[in-house]
Amino acid sequence: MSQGSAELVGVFAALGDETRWSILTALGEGDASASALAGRLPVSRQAIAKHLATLERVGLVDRVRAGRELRYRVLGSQLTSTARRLDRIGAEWEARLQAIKRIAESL
Amino acid sequence: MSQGSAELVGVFAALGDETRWSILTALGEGDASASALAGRLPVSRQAIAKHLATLERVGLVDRVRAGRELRYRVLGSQLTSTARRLDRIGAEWEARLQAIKRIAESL
DNA sequence: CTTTGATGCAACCCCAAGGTTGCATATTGC
DNA sequence: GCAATATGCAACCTTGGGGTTGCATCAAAG
Repeated sequence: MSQGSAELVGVFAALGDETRWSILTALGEGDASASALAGRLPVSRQAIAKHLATLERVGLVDRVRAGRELRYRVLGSQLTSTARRLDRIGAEWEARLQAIKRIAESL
Repeated sequence: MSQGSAELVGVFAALGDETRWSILTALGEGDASASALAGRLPVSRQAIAKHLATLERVGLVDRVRAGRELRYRVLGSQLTSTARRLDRIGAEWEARLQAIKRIAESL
C-alpha cells in the first residue's frame, strides 16, 4: 500500500513550495481546472499546470475529465498517510532521545 | 507554541532532499559532528554543514558544543508536531471529499 | 464547419540550491 | 608554543526548478 522512502521524499519536496500550497488550498475549496486556478492565483496557467503535474506525480492530487476541461481534486488521503509515516519516524527518534536522556541522568 | 504556515512549508522543503534524509538517519544512530558525518556520507564536510544549517533553521536538528566539536542531534519532536499538523490538514480535505461523495450519491 | 475556450508542448530566462575547493580561524593535546 | 583536528567563511561552478511567452491542438457550442 504505502510507497518507498524515495516517494516519501518526493512528497515532501512537492509540499515544500508556497505556490503549490496555495494551489492545494484553492483546490480545497472545491475542485477546479488549471485555467480556473490561473484566474485566482497570481501565476500563469502553464506554471500551475506544471505544479499540478508534480502534485499528481506524488499522488497529492487527482485529475478527471469534465467536458473539455480537466478538473483537479485534492487527495487528503495521501496527506494523512504521509503524516502517519512522518509521525512514526519522529516517534522513534524521540524515543531514542528520551532513552539517552535517562541514561545521562542515571550517571 | 507551533509556528506559522510559512515555517511549515520550510520544514517540508528541508525534508524534500535525499541528502538531508541520509544525514538525519545517520544522526538517528547517534549524535555526530559535521566532520564525523562527512566521513560516513559521500559528500564534503562543507556540504553537510550547509545541510545541517538548514535543518537547524527549521528546528529539525539541535547543536551542542562538545570540546572542540559541534555535535548535532535530531529533534524528533519537530517531526511529530509537523506530522500532527499535516494529519489535521489531510483529514479536513478528506472530510470534504467524503461530504461531496455523499451529496453526489444522494442525487 | 467555424469559432471559442481549454489543454499540450517547447523554447527560453533567471535564480536559488546543492556541491566543490581553498584558506582562515579556533581549540585541544602534547 | 606547536602540531593537529574541527569549524567558519568565501568564491565559484552547475543544475534544476519556477516562471514566462508563443504557438499548436483539441473538443464543445453555435
